[in-house]
Amino acid sequence: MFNKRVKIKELLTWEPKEQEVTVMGWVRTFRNNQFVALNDGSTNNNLQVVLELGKFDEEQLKRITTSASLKVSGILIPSLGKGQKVELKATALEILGDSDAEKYPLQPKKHSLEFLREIAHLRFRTNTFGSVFRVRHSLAFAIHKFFNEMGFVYLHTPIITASDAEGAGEMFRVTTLPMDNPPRNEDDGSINFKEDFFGRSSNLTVSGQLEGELGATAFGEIYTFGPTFRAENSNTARHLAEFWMIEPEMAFCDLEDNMNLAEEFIKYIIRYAMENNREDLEFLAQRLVEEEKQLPQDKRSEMGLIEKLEFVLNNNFERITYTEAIDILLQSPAYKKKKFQYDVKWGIDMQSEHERYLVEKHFKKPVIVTNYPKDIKAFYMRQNEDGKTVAAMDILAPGIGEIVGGSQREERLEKLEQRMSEMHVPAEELWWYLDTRRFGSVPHAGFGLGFERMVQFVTGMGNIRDVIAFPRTPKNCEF
RNA sequence: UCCUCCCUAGCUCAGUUGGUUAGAGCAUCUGACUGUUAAUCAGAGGGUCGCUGGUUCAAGUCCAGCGGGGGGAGCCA
Repeated sequence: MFNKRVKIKELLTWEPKEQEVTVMGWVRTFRNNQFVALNDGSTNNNLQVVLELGKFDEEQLKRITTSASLKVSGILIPSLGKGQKVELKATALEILGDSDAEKYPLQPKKHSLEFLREIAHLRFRTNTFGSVFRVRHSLAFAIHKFFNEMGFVYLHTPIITASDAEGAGEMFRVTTLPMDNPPRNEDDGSINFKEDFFGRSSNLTVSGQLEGELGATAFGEIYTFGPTFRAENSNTARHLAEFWMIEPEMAFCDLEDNMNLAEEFIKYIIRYAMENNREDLEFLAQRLVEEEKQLPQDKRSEMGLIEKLEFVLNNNFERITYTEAIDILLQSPAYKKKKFQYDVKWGIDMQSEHERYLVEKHFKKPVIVTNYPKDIKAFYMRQNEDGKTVAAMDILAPGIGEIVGGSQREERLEKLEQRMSEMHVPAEELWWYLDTRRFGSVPHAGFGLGFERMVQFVTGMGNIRDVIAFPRTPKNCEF
């Protein structure tokens, strides 16, 4: 009868009136041979279970160790001690699973995030990761809620793709060919992919956008939300080889609409987390304060986590063009004092230091930069009338960097084909993509939002590996 | 991939100009105590000093290579 258990999160809201209840969870600490702090993952707050002296078998009490799993029945009473409102006076105790204290790696003490990363299979049982992953869940749920309310269709774009023309990065190959002795073409000795599973070379997707556009030009509005794979050798706190991305795509939509939607979307999901995960966010805010105590004053965040999120909700994102951004950088004290490592001039792909200056020093809030030079952006972005720029927009967030990359798409067939040819994108492979421009083409736009970066922004976690359950990075595929 | 720093007990970290038996706090175990809040008090156990090689009478300490990790950069979301 496991389903009769009461979740601790709910129980803690009850008025104690000697209700008989059953709870199940994992031991966080066992104090004084009498008090069990029990956690079931529904909240960071533990339920204090009281085992009255002499009422329980000594041998059984010895088995109550950190992370042992318990089933406890008892009556809910007002706590006799300080520190909690209610407690459960146990009448029956069952140990569901023992936990060898000498071998269990988590202790009731502070652990480094690096250590916890090495035991990612157990780190959900800590307060920090409990909070992070409950918030992550809420953000994911809010994303579906938002788009559903907006009338978008959730489109599952493929994970495996034969097109390597998207140019979004290095790809993981998908194959069933034997690696030690693949079939080869007789003429040049190259691998014969005609014998591979799909009869052609195939990879894991780096973006669902191109397929997303196919959906948008039928349903009007679609979004994707799925895993994305990049085989880049990136070793940073904001890159993963496997990450989740949200990619809405809207027909009858220009760059302005696109920006409006992105801003509204981001605020919506943050607001949802603020309303539904207040305790977790407060815990994470406190965690951040503690972590930053080790930093020198000038390296600490100016705003607390909650403050920062409220600030984002209550203020419009700054909107500037790329050209204006470059002007701001050129006028900046940092530039004049030669503080930038990389030079600034129109046409450059802005470096992190430039983006950080704009977002963290100059505007101190999220910034949407639009109309980038066409030479530093993808082939599918709509060419502006000036002949130099494209209708792109990136949203830069304080502390995270680029959180959204999007654009109005080039809907004019000739312009698109011309750009593909200039950038050596094989048009024949993307015949299906070009068909949307051949048959009822419409102005449309969309963007991609890195889910983990969003989770980082909301939780204040500094390393992207700590906001995904089992991070995949170069040289790391454990669990 | 580049730059830089780090790797000593289960965890977090000391370890002096190279020198005898490598330490502390927490955790664990044993005992005491029993309305505790990361309980407290007393005691005990616990180490291939990341790996391989080198220099030296002597290496945790110096040198080289390799592996793993952190921070920064590039690529990007």
